Amino acid sequence: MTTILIVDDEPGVRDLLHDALENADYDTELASNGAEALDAVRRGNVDLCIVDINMPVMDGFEFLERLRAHDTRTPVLMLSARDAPDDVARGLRFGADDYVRKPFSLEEILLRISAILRRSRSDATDELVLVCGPIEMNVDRHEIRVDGRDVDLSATEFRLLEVLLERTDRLVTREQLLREVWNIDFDSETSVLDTYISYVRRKIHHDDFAPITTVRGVGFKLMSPDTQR
Amino acid sequence: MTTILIVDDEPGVRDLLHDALENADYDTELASNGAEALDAVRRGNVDLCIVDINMPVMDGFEFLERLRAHDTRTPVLMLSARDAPDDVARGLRFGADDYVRKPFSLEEILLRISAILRRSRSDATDELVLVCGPIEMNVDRHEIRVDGRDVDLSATEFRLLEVLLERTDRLVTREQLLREVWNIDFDSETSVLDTYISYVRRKIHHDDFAPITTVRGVGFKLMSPDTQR
DNA sequence: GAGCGATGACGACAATTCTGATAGTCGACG
DNA sequence: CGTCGACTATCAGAATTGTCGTCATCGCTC
Repeated sequence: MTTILIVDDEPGVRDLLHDALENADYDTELASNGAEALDAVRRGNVDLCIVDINMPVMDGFEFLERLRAHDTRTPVLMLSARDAPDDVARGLRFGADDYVRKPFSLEEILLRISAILRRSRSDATDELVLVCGPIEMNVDRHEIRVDGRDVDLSATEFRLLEVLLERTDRLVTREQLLREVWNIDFDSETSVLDTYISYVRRKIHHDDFAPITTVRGVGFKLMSPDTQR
Repeated sequence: MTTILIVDDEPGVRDLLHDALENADYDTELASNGAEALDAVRRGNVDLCIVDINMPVMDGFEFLERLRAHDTRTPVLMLSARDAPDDVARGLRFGADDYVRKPFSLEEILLRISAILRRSRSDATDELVLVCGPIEMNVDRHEIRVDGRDVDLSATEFRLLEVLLERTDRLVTREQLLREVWNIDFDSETSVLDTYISYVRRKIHHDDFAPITTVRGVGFKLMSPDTQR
């Protein structure tokens, strides 16, 4: 059985998470502040912590720092309020495993939890990363790097590239792409796909690396460098 | 058992619809042009026709016109290419029961089909219409009128008003609205709800009709004219 | 009833998504 | 090899969605 520790000072959020996680068949423990949370982890038997950054007295970062002083193993998922890239960076530097920005849905948080647990179970840090030449897509973290540089894709752009990456070097038809990215099942004259192909190319192509090739009349294909010639 | 006649000249679309409908437990008949389709309906046993407007020889309108000359009962769902408000008007005038604009998803077309069948089964033309004073929302057709005038709401605006209408004169909490419209399950400081309340008010309120009232600290309430005072 | 803190309304703006138009490119065919 | 038509790339712009900041308003306390 997997036990998840919920650390948040707001009772509403705590209860919601509690119910949701119990419903999803996790055991839960609750803590309303950092001190309680540290105690709970020390008592052992916690497989993952969900920690709100914004808490009075001991905030999420302080908790994380103190926890990591003794325990570098237990995974931690941070709940960050709003848009705070600094917070994110700071959290990851201190050893958080992932962060979720508010507002978020049940579905999203459950996905993140199972991704973290999957990683931590299979020992090391094997995240789901799709690679094609200089492109690395970390699906769990929703991050992309090309030649080691972070690239910013919108949700739709990301999804499109993800589908192409999953079928590297194989043809993906227009129909498949429309279905998997836009949930459009029927033929139509929409040009939204072409537009997004263009957006993605602009963001990841450069000089001698242009892996998204057109297969006229059929679809597109993401070519790995080996195949390119 | 319900039998649906699919009329489209493109084999691809035809097959997709065929598979989808069989999967959803409908019987299907296929026709690749208007003449075949008229034959099939005359043979009896067709409960609903799905007809593409764009067909060579006899197009969707011509088919509809000829069908309606003898048969005013069998419901017809038109597939319209792209944005053609004229087509829509023309189709409905000729006695189409609904139209779906390309591109569309399986889910959407199945929803439309069951809506039409529900209506046609329960005899008359009882569509799902939510009313509150001068507001009429036709959920099936995704149309709204206020004081008899069509009002244009975006998808999110529509959904928000729909949720309020479903609970007319009852309080709907911020949490319920965030969950049902945005699929956000957790507390947060987002102000997206307030922004959209503002958008909807701007579109449907006027002089002496301002039914969306604020319940401070809790949520909103759509008040019917009787209750307003 | 004045002051205050919390809450809501809404304008301004940024990002994203999608449409429609236009220009370019490919490949088939003569 | 040139032409034509179909298909694709890309741009500009509209619509939609969501964020942030500011100001107004509510209801409470003194």
